[in-house]
Amino acid sequence: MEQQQISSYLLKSGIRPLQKRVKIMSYLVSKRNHPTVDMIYSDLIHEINGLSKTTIYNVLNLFVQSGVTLALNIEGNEIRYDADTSTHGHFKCKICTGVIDFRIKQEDLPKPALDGFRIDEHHYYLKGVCSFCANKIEA
Amino acid sequence: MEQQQISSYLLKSGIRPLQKRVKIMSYLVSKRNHPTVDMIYSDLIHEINGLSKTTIYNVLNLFVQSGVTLALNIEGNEIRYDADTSTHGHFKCKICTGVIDFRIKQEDLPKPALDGFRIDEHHYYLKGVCSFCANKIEA
DNA sequence: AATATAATTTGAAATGATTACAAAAATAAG
DNA sequence: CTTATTTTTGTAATCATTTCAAATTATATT
Repeated sequence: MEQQQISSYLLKSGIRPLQKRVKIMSYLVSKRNHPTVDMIYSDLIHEINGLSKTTIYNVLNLFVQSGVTLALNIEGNEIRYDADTSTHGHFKCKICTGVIDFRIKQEDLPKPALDGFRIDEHHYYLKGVCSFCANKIEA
Repeated sequence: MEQQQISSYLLKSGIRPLQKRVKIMSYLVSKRNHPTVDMIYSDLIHEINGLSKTTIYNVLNLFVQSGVTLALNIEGNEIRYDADTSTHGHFKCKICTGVIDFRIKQEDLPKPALDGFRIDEHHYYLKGVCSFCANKIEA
């Protein structure tokens, strides 16, 4: 997706498409790597002169509040971010620490009987060992 | 469950049933409140003389590694613990911050096609507003 | 274009949860 | 009872995130 498309997407979502916001969203959309703030910082610091980590926190919090980004809490001490807000699950590998998406349909998720509850977010996480790391262990 | 039963349960799981371990497991099993370390600490400090927070971390990490307790990562900055290791989901209320269980059958969880992956843990979290808090907002 | 106003970014310090580590205490074994 | 091993403790370190005030940048108005 090009910067222009990102800009109009942000605008449509009620977010002023400032330069750094566009760059950060662009990073999330193109990399699709469920990054931590540190990962974003170390990748974008080369590209954006004088970028601050606080800015990344600010922008991501804005994105999450505006609903254009999901905050993933898979492992206790880190938040990962995902610009794909469609229904899908996440698998985290214990060995390589990578997070990958898997498709699930909204209607396939079990609907518990929670009368009178308002449900805003669904999170379905799996943890284990990915096929790549499993093969390495075998060998 | 009584201390005696807790002891033999821990023993069976390969954990020496030392006094503090039994008390902490007993707390988890009886309260079922998905506590943070702080919650456990402030509740048990009255009961166990000279209890240290580090001990709670130690014991809980042991419990998780031995598979008798689940570590829940629902919200980014806190880990909650659950001694119910059977398949079930969790709902966290944004307002009162409480976590409640809901029953789901293992076979109702969607099984993604992740060929060659070893899946160890399933986590299904919902977030929103519980019925109690929803009512208060209405009023 | 110049100025005023508002929004954003920065960086340093504060916070909060968790871990590391070495000394002290408790437990088990000889 | 003595020694070896395991567990607990408390302090300090670490790591992610937030707070906050000052500096910068963007927007609106003249």
